Amino acid sequence: MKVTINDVAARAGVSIKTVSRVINNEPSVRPATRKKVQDAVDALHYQPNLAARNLAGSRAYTIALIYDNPNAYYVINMQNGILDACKARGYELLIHPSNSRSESVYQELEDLVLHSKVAGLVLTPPFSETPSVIDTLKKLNVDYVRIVSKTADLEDSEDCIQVDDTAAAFDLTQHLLQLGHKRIGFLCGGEEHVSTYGRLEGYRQALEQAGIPVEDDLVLKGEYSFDSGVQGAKKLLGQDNPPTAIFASNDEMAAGALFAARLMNIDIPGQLSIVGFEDSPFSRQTWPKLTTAHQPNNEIAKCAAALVLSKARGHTAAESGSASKEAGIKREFTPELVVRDSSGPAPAE
Amino acid sequence: MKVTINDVAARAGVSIKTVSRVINNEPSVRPATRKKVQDAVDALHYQPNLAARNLAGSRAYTIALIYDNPNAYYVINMQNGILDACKARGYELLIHPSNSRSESVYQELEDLVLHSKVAGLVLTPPFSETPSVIDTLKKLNVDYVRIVSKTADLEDSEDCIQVDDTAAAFDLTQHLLQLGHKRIGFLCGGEEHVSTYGRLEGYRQALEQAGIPVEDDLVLKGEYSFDSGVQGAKKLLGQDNPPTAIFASNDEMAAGALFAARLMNIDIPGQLSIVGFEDSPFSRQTWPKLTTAHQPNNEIAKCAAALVLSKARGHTAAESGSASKEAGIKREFTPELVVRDSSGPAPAE
DNA sequence: AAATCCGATGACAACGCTGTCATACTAACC
DNA sequence: GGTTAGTATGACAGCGTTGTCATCGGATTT
Repeated sequence: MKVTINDVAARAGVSIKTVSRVINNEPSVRPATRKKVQDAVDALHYQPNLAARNLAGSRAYTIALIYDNPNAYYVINMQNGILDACKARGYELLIHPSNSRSESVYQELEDLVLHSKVAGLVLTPPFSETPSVIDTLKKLNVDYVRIVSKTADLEDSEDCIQVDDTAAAFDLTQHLLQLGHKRIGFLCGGEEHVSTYGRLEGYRQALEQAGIPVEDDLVLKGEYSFDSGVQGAKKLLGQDNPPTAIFASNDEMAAGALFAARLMNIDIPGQLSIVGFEDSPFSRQTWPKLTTAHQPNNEIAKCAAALVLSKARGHTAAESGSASKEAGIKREFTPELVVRDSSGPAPAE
Repeated sequence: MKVTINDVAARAGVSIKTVSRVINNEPSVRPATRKKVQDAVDALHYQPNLAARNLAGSRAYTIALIYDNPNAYYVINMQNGILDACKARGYELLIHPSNSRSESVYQELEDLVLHSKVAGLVLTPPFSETPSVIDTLKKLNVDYVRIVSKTADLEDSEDCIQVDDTAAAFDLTQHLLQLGHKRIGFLCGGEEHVSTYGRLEGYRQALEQAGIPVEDDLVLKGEYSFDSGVQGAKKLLGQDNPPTAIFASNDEMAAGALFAARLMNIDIPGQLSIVGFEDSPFSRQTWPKLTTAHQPNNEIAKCAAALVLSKARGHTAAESGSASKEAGIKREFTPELVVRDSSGPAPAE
């Protein structure tokens, strides 16, 4: 029932070490031998014992996803993307929601790493953008991949996934501009997220290019939440000269803005256009459906996980090699504009 | 940096076995010794190595959550609940989304169990209600807790968490009845979920009690999804004599129904009342806010995890004991009616 | 006071694998 | 044909725990 490396070795007529070599894809095994072993593995449905591998190799076969995000869709997408990448390579995923405002993260990270529970980490904002967290990780000398907004600070040597919030926000804003909107309100996300600033910057650049000054009254602080969207929109729409369009920093906020507009009996998109950001499933379930920027979270996560795993593997093969000062791998994603029903021509004056 | 049991033993001046005894809460350790060890553990911030424990003890310190649910809020709530329970006891969680329609689950479950990756499993619908899955688990002789609809088949000896869908659906229907609705449409969830039948049963019972016949035309098959809600509501509302209220089997479907009503220019709750089920965060983000039944998924999951963990522990202490035919522990949850804005008095004829 | 028992503790093997190093083998060289 | 590089393989020692069993000492019994 329970197949171990010994069974495989016996069946293949080789030592367990050779079996180990084969399953770890190490060199120096004759093709014929490799095949014998592979056949035995297949026949017995052998799968290495994770715990034993961890213990013996001191490298883990598990990676962790660290996050602090109230957005269920976001998290699920990330998880599934990573899981995809893990499955392909026989790794497992430990999920690790944590509170970015509490100090406990450091302790938790140390625990994960020092007890060799994980071979690497995938970090999402805001952790991926918190210098003290990154420092801790560096000290612990563990592999990690940061998923960050493109504008975040990075060292050359770090691997990371960058999301170009600015470019996407630029497109979104330009879309509104092209519809004839001149007064566009902007609802900021949480200040602990770098994406908040990136998106704001895109908005600014688009206005600037159109020769429209950025009015402070139209840019409101907030958080990436539905409620914040409601509050922000109310405030914006209660002004003497309200905007004809609202750029909400994510879909949840946009849904909140929609809700507020509804409360105030404002027709969308007739009297007011609203755009979101992320293209979560939920942006297709509001009324009207949201115009937004599609952020491929699943892909992003898969890519991040693949990076972590390739690093983890690397240690065995290369390790000794170069002084680790090579440039890290960077991958960039730019969310794409998705036009739906919540944006329309600016109302006539 | 990396503290092992040896360090603790050295510091406490005892053997590693004694340290092991203390951290596993085994008897036969003098209080004085126990304290010495405990102090050393605290001083060194010792945490047992999971991999070593797994390997040596052949019992894992990880549990898995098995699910196949497109509802992100549901999944996240479950995860967080379980994580809470795990953290308190030093366990880790492996998440395991899977496809209930594919055959691969069996293989995956075997893998998880046979390689002692997990000490136990928490199953959510539809897996928790699929006989062949449960059989597999029994054969594998692994601890599991099923989260099921109360009407699902169970053996006495099984631990499980039951959700009384029927009672909650009854309450929800009665709420509509009391508002004067006589024609209430019912949108069923997926047929692979037992809860689908439980909820329908509650609806039936309430109508029956009110002396209103159940009309086949008003009960539509569907799935627990937004789109299914849209389709169902369209169909219902397109009838010659459309219902004045719609019972959607979950919040997502209800949101879909809301969307459909909106498309058809039907005022909610003026012309039509809609109720959902689950009270996901999302039910507060629709317009109008949904009347629904609050299902405490977080609590449910926490409870399920606690049960699994207590079983896992039990094996060490008791094991040899009784013939395992004791009655399993059952916990019951009944979702509670939450009245919001999507339900109102039936329109005058 | 000797015999008995039980609670407290430790020595040591085992868990299934990987890392290290030694050894056997093969091919290539002069 | 004998030597020299490799290249392929295996023996063996851990990795950090837990489980088993032996041992020690003090309390209880006779």
